[in-house]
Parts: sequence; structure tokens; C-alpha cells
Amino acid sequence: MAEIFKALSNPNRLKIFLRLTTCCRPGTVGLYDKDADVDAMFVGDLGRELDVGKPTVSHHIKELRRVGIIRTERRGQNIACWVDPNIIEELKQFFTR
Amino acid sequence: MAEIFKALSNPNRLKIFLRLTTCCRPGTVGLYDKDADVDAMFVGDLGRELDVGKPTVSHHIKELRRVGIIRTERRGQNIACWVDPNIIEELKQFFTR
DNA sequence: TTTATAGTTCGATATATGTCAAACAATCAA
DNA sequence: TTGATTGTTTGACATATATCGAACTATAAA
Repeated sequence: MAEIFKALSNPNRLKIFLRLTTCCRPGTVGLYDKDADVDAMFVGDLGRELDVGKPTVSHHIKELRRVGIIRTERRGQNIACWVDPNIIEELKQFFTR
Repeated sequence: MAEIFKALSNPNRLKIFLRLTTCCRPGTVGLYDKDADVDAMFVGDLGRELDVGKPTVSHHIKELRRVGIIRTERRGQNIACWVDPNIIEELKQFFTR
């Protein structure tokens, strides 16, 4: 859990996380649908909203994936990113005991 | 929120947080009762469970208090610590949108 | 095959963080 | 007032982290 919190403690990574939790259908935070209109965002799209260089975005994406917060998949030239559906539930559980 | 996650990202601070959330009456995480048997823990008690020096414990307590995760109060020679009742709810809300 | 686009890896650097020892401060007890 | 206990502050240091530019890789398009 400490590693998950560390991943979310960086402002840019937190922005990526929040951006990804709102790119799904409204009201479905933490849930995504691969067949929906928008089920993921590309690394480049996320980077353009962040005001940091590509290497930095790549580094943050890698870290978020390493700790299991997001999942990624190549789609042509792009890398699609989405929040792991389980992590949200796990985090809610953590603060509900 | 990033600062709150940063505070919880250090293993020792996370241990302090978890220890404090379980020193209240069972099933009342995040709630404390000043009139209950155990409503708080002293800095020294927390430190003895952590295997780090006193200055380090003090530093962590200070940080947890700075970001609003815990509250403290002097009681004689000791400093009592407890988790802020509001923060738990705030964190749950954050992952529920 | 050449060019363009998207992203990663590597190396460097500046800053932040965790930790300790030593000194200090505050409370209590003799 | 003296000594013991509890915790804080300060200064130092080693490690971790965020960031960038340059070089590299992978896919697509011409």
C-alpha cells in the first residue's frame, strides 16, 4: 500500500490517475468498458495536459503500471492507458475497516 | 491530496497511521472517543514499535500532523496522537466518485 | 525504402527525503 | 533544585526522485 500511495503522491501522477478515472463513462470511476466510446487514453494525450516532457510522462506511466494502478496496451503507434478496475475497490476497502 | 498520499507513502508513517486507526474501539476506524479507555497513543509508544530513533519518529509525527492526518495534544510529559476523524471520510470520498 | 509519429531508455543533475547524533526544551518527581 | 523522562530541533549525510536532452525503438504512411 505504501508504494501505491507513493505513486499517487506525485502531482503529475495524481493528475494522470484523476484524468483516467474521468475518461470513462460518467459515474463509473474505476470501471472501464473496452467496447465503450472512450475506454482509455493514450500516453501522448495525457502528456499534453501535463506540461512535462515525454520522458517524464513515460517514467510516470511506468511507475503507475508497476504498482498496479493502471494497465496499458499498445494500439498501433499509441499506448492506451486505463485505471485498473480492482485498485479503486482495494483503496476504498483500505479506509473502510 | 497529493500531500496526504505522500505522508502515507512512507512505511513508518503508514505504520503509525494504521496503528492509530486500531487503537480506538474495535470497528470505529477513524473515530475516536476522548472518554473511552484508549483514545490515543503517545509518541513514545509509537516509536517503540518502529525501530527508528526518536528524532525520526518526531519528524514523522510532525509531517502527519502537518497534512492533517493526525491530531496531537500534550498530556503531561507525553504527546497524545490520534487520527483526525474527518480524514478517513475524505479519503473514502476521494475514491468514490 | 524513406519519413513521420509515438513512446522508451539512458545519462546527468538538481532537489527532496529519511535517518541519526547531539543539543535543547518541557514536564514531573525526589 | 536536581535528576529523570519525553519529545523536539538542528545539522549532517546518504539515498531516492523528478526532470530533461539525446539517442533509440516501434509502428504507420508515403
